[in-house]
Parts: sequence; C-alpha cells; structure tokens
Amino acid sequence: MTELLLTNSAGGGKSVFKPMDPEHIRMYVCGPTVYNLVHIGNARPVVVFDTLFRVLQALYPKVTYARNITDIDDKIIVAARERDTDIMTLTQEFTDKFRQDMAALNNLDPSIEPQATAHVEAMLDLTARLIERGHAYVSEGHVLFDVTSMEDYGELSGRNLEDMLAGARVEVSSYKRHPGDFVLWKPSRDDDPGWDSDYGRGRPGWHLECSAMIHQHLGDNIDIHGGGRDLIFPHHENERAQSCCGYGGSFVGTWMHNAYVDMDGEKMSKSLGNVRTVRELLEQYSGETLRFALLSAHYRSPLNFSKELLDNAQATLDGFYLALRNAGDTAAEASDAHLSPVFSALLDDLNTPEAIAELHQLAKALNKASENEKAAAKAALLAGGAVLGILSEDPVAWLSKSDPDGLTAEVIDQMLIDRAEAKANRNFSRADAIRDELNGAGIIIEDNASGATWRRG
RNA sequence: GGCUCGGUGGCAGAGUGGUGAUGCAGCGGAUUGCAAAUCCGUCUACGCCGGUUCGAUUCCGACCCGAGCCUCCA
Repeated sequence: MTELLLTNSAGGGKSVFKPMDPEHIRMYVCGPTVYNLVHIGNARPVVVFDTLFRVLQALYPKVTYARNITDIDDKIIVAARERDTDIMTLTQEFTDKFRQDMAALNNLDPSIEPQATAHVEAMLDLTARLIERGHAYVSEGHVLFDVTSMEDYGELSGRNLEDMLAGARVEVSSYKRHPGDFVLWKPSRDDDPGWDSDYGRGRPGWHLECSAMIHQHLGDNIDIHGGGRDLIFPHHENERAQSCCGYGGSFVGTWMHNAYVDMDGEKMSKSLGNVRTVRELLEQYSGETLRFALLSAHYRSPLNFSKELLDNAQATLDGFYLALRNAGDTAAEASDAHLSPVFSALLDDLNTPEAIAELHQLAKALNKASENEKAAAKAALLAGGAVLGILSEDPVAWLSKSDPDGLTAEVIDQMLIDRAEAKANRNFSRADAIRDELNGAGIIIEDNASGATWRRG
C-alpha cells in the first residue's frame, strides 16, 4: 500500500494524505508577482511543488496543478512607472522570463497558470458575495474584509486578533473598522491601472486573486495549497477567510509551506538586498544543478545557500552521470516508479534528502553491477532521478558540457590521440605532460579498457 | 510584547525510545605505468541542565543560542 504522508502546516503534523476525490487531485501553489527577475529563493517552492506534482501524478489518474501569476500589484505599478512603461509590457516580460527560468530548472509546466488581471470579474463577484454575507464593508472607496465576522479567523497561522494587536505593528487606517481588516478592493488614482466597479475605479487587494481563481478553476475545496512559509500570514490566512466566508466549504485539505533559502543564516529577500537571481546563477551552473541543490534539504528546513552547496550538487550529479555513462550503451529496462526506494522516500512528506541517499545507493549498485544486472540497475537509477526531475540529460553530453572559455572537444580529442601514442611508446613523461596540460584546463582524463575518456571537472 | 520553527560528526544533511543514515572532506587498502573513475575498510555526533524510563540524540520541563511571522516577501 503506497500511502503519501504530508505535513499540514495548519496543524496536526504529518498524516496520510486523503484526497477529496481520488480520481482528480487539485493543487494550487502561489506563483510570482512578475515585476522583476526571480531569485533562487523564489525558485524553491516551484521546485518543491513540482516534485510533489510528479509524485501525485504517479499516484493518481488526474492531477490539476494551478500556479498563478500575479500581474497586478502595487510593486508592479511602481516598477512600471520607474521603467516608464505600462504594466502589461512589464508583466509580460517578467512572466516570460519566469517561465524560462523555471523551465531551466526542469520544472514541468503547471496544468493551468491563471493570471490575476484575467480574473478581475471573478474577484469582484467574490467581493460582492462577501459584502452580501456581511463579511465585508465599503469604506472611503475601499472594500475591506471584516475579520471579526469570521469565528476562527487566525486559525491557520495560529494567532488571534488580540495577540496580533499586542505587537502594535498593525497598520491603523481611518477607513478600517478593525486594524486587522484587510483590503479586498482599493481605489486607483487616475494614473494608476484600474477597473470599474460598484465601488468606483480601483484594483484588487493582494489576497483576492487566489481565492477567486481557485474557485473558478478548481472549485470550492482543494486538496493541497502550497507556498513559502512567509505566506502563512497574512496571505493564506486572508485567502482562507475570503474563500471560506465567500463560498463556504473547508477550502483546503492540506496546507504546505516551504522554508526559506538563507544567505549566511539570514533569509534571502529583496528588502535585505542579498538575493541571487536564478538567471545569474544559470550563467555558472546548470538548471539541473540548481534544482538538485534546492532539493538537498528537506522542504520544511531552511537551506543555506552557498557556492559550496552548488559545487557539491554539481559534483554529486557528475557522479551519477558517470555511473550512467560507465554503464555504456546498456538499454535501460522499464522500471516501475512505485517500486523505487526514491519514490518511497518521497512518499514520506517529500523527504528529498532521503531520496537522494537512495539515489546514491542506486548509483553504487549500478557501478558494481555485472553485465546482466546493468540494464535493471541503470533503469532504477534513471527512474529514481526522473521522479526528482533530474538525470534526464545524456550522460556524455552532461560530462562534456560545452565551455565557451575552455578547450574545444576537437582539441581535447586530438590531445588524447597524441597521449595514446605516447603511452603506446611507453613515453610516460610525454603522456603525463599532456594530461597535466588538460588537467590545467579543467579537463579530467580517465583511462579504461577501451581507451581514454574525458570530462570537464 | 505575542506566535512559530530550529540547534546532529570538519562540512552538508536525514532519522530514531535500544546495532547502519547518506554525501563531501580525511585516513588505510584494492585497481592503475602514475593518475582518474570505481570498489572495500575506517575516524569524528546528537546545544546545556534536570525529569520520565531498564535504557533518552529521540518524550517532558527549564535554560542558552539561532531563525522566522505579526498587513512588502517564496
């Protein structure tokens, strides 16, 4: 019996995942606000939930995975103004770049990628419902959610209104009845983007789009809702309030939140100015290496980001690809993902470090395999890699990945021919000099029964 | 101030009421003309103090340290 265990951040710890409809799993993950390039911390939830998407697809006949694009937001308005362009041009550019970056990290496309600006009508409909039901009110051109109208407001994030006010960091505004009330709709100035509504020309508050889009595309109740830890409050708390009060229902079965990518023990964030964009990292490391690095810690633990982390990730992947390459042309047999120890590890709340440990065992088994065991061992390693979204490259291509600053393959091959000739003449000092020269250029030489091969180290 | 998480060997990082994580690095060996790759073996660990228990790194309590959220945030 293959059971998937997941940790619900709404409480209850780790428990067996019970789908609302085993024939159709529905998952929603908060995507980016598209006003600049995403950083490696933004990529973590995408990779984590992509991995979960793969596991779910292996377990259930149909999985709908929605990841939104927030393309209307005050940060977008400011960024567009700074660049002297309109928000559509800006958001289109960064939506495209986000998709490219995420594809580079071997993320599958989500089933649907709803955009906020395409759902303004649905958002206004939800706003009207909330007003109708007495959960929201109009004040000075704003529409606000009345937090006191919801019995268990704060349950998701484990806080209550009194505690929140104790911190006294809550924005107090004249138009709010309660300082904890949050905006559903706010007025736009004439030079701001806006949509006409019963409350005047304005734009949606931050949380509204997710509630409205989940309702429209996935229904009132979904199995899994994911995102970064910092979204628990206020974003997901408020989303939950809107959806539960507007549409009824329990909204989300399992809430999942990933921890941050840290820089020197501090969270990576735009405001701290310690971000590393995916795009700049891709200049130095392959997308697969970045993905593997992000999966090297459990998703609920902080991941400390460093050059060492990435170098280790690359070296480990090189090792896996070496095992695959050394297995030669052996055709991999078909392999059932469900039987993979890698898959079993992932069933335990997406334990990717354990899954990677299993991958090491599979690679070792492949290295030790006899000729008639190779096909199965190779298949097992590839199947294990596939569920993690790695090891999909051709091993030879991976190990000889082109390097514009390095020696070309033609030059290297010629040097190896020269070296082989020197070796044949037992001129080892000449042979070693060639190898040293190649080593100096970052090329590692391996001799074996059939001659010499090379890879970039 | 309120509310959450964490602290595991040189490093990264799982897990568990009682023998193994795993990887990198180190050390020893096999193999090699020498290497590389691979294989075999091997050292180093659970923040601090109490409690529960036959037995605690694991459960409970206090303490120390670190991180996060409290209306910008993955």
